[in-house]
Amino acid sequence: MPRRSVADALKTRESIVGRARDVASVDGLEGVTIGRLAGDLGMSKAGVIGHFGSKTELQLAALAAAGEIFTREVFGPGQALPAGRGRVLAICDAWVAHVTRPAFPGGCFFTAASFEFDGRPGPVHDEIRRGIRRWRRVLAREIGAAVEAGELDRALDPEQAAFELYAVVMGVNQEVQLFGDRRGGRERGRRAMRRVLGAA
Amino acid sequence: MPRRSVADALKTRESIVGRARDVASVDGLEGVTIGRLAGDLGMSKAGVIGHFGSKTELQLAALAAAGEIFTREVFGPGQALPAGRGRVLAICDAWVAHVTRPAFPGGCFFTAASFEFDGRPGPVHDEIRRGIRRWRRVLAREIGAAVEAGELDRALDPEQAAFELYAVVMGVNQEVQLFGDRRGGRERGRRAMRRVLGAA
DNA sequence: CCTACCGATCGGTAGG
DNA sequence: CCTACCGATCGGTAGG
Repeated sequence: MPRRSVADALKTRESIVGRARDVASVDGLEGVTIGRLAGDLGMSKAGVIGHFGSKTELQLAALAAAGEIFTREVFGPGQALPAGRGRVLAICDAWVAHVTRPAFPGGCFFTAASFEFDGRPGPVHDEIRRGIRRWRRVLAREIGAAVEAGELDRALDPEQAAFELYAVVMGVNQEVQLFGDRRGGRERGRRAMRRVLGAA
Repeated sequence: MPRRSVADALKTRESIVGRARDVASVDGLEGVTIGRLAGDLGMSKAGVIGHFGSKTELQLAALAAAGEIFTREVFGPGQALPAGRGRVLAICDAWVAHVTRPAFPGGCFFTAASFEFDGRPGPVHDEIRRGIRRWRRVLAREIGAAVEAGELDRALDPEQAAFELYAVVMGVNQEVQLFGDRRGGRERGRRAMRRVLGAA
């Protein structure tokens, strides 16, 4: 019998990814250093990096983990509602709640990652870009469905509106993270989003 | 006679600050390492850091230099116009032009710095926060003046509008830097800003 | 999963 | 403004 089962190894791997995701949300994906994770988790550096092979692979794993949380928390709740205005507003509210929640110390993972990696080519950059583009498309599609259903102003351009909603979230993020104003961020964000959608 | 005059030393200092500002706009303020600047400028590390004493002081100098450029390029042009709607729109257009200009490889310095330092306490964080807050106040004041003059909708809340304009610029920055779409960013940005101001 | 190690780079200093 | 150096940390590897 091996000293560690496959299941144990997987659990260790998940604890590393979880910690990497949390560290990255505060200090950025470059703040995820192998030595720091090892110290935080009481492991050796070799034990940490052995699960991934390279720091880049570790960053990609943290990115994927953050993406799963985002999808579940922001996109998920609206799926209980039929496509249309109600679902779009549910997504917006869940999104603002996500970036203003008290237990999310570092703010929006993808927004921070976007600014951190926008000038650095490589697989992490590409994956961030892909994730954000995918989300913008989902948003535009949901907005388009609501317009089609006659539940949002027909003059609304879904892609422009998706762009503007994402911009608002970046503003909310700054309000929370830089200025420490969670309530102000939430209120300004919700107000701005409703104005974007013409749904005040 | 000293080998280097005071004027020469000042010129050297300015070349260091200029390079630091450019490096930071691409790779962030933490990308400004003493060794890298020394290599870029053909100097020794001691020669670089001697002008500032610490990396933090160098970062603050780069921040101040970026602030001067921002004020000149974004706030400056509008000052030729009387306070009011025209000046607000001039500021908005200059701002979008600033973050979408081809010769600004790293995008908006302050937006990137805001995300980079929002979780790191210290003098650099404080200075970024102060600079952004000041700009938000200037924006709100200009919008307020235009509302007072009856040139913008009286229902407009100047502080909310300033928040939203800043958010739009972050979106433009992402469009340019992450997606490489300068023209799309400019068009979406100008359109969004006019909608924020109710001045389509 | 560990110990022990590699070369490179970090911010910064001593001394000139 | 330089050379020469400091201790710390970086990502990563060898060998077990």
